[in-house]
Amino acid sequence: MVCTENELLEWKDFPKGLKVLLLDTDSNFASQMRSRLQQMDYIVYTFCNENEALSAISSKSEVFHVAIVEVSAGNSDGGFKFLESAKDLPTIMVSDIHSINIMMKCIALGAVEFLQKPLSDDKLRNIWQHVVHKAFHSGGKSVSESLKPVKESLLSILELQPVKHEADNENTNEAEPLISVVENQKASSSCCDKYPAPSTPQQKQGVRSVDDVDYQDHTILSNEQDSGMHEGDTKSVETTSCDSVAETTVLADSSERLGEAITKEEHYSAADQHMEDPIATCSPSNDNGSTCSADPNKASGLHSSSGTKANKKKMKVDWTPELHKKFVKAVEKIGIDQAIPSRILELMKVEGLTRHNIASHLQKFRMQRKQILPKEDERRWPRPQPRDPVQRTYYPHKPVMAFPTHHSNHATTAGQFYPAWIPPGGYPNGAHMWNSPYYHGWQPPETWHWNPQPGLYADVWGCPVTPPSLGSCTPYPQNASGFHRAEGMLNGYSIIQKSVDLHPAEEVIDKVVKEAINKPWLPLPLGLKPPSTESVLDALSKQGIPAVPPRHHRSHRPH
DNA sequence: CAGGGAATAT
DNA sequence: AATATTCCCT
Repeated sequence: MVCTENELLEWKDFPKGLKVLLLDTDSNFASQMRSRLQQMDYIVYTFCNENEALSAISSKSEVFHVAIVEVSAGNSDGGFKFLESAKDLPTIMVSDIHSINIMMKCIALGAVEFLQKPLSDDKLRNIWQHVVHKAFHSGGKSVSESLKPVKESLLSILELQPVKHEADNENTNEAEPLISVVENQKASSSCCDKYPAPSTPQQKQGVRSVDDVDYQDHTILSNEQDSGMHEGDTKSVETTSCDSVAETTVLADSSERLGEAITKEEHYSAADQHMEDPIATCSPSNDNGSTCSADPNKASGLHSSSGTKANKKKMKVDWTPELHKKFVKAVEKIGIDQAIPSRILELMKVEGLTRHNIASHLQKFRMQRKQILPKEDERRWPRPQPRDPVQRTYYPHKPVMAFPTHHSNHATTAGQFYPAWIPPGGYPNGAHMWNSPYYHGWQPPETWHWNPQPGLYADVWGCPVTPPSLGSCTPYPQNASGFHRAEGMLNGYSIIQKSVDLHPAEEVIDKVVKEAINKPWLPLPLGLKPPSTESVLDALSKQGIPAVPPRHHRSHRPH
């Protein structure tokens, strides 16, 4: 960065003294600009040669806050090179060329703005805004987020352009996290519409990132596009199709949709499409936007646009973390064993969602549970000697569900009790965790001890002592602790915290856990019952572990 | 027929 | 893998 947030905050008379790098091959125009900028109290450094400008910024001999680069018909390439190289410098492209292609290319390559000549004083005077923006937003992290909408709107514009009408729509229907819907692939255009839904590209990074890709070559003009697909395939969607209302936001996959849209005219779109990939690329692998998804936050947003209408076709519901949370909440309210689609639907109150959507989701949800819980139970009670047969019932009282009951103090967000359902978006890496909570991302055993909640230990304890190596099973049960942890981190709740010190027996527990881990073949005599500290200690003592083990040496189990 | 669920299809 | 659709049963 050229200018940090703090610097700006301390900068008095802010825009004054801002250092502007002016790159313009036209010396006349350059000098004119220079004087104008200087009158505005900017400090101007003029360059007529791109390379010079580049070396100036790379050498860091001077610090610039913002760059104004001219793109002319004759040297359009030049400016781009600069643009691509000066990633950290907010760069404003100026041109008298009225070409949307050029304009887009500039923006795609990272220009903060594209100004058409002639430049009014106002425009010029306001260039500082980009510096501020950059300074406050360059942090990096949120970039992807902010770009998304940008890109989206760009796409919308591109699509709509031909028509000229603005994309206002924005549905908006919901205030909350709604569902984002993705148009189904098959859908198509047949009937109405000409403009496919806009898309929501899922890109994750900043525009500048584009650099990696070499747009110069293909960028905009190339369209050709893939063509391969669509042609006839467009199958019309049944029913409704056209009308539709967009109640839910519709997100399209840029790729497909664009493709269709483009079909003929639009180079823009094509271009865009090309740009898209690189940018959006989430996974090296390729296409399929679905994979990328990711940001939980945005997910909810969905603004989308969609615009324009028309497509209601079948949309795919995107179960964002938020949406899933609602779902879980509803299920919890109803009771997992009595949860049925229609009721869940009611409780969720999410516009656009259908019973079918929920049924489908519910199916998946149940499957997850079935797969995970039983397995754990097996591990926990390898032999049929349950001290507490009553509690063996899998369903209704699975630990998962039971949790809230036993440890109401924690019971708060429903989601917390469904370990297997940590919303995908919650993971930074974007990995989907439908079923993998235990297999991946879980915390290493070493961290178990941090959990101060006595009650929570129950699961930890009860959980299979079998080490991961044994396979299949997940060594870490859906214990609330792990889950909470995850959730807590994700949502910022500090659910389980580090209040470790609260518990006197921490050491003991820690020790035992380690023991269990080291000796998986020795099942701990703990049932699932919500173990109280006493019971835990008691159990331990039966195993020969001193209630309050000396901290210096590890206890042994006589056996 | 409506709705739930599991099996399939995409 | 995640959703949507379809099929079958109550």
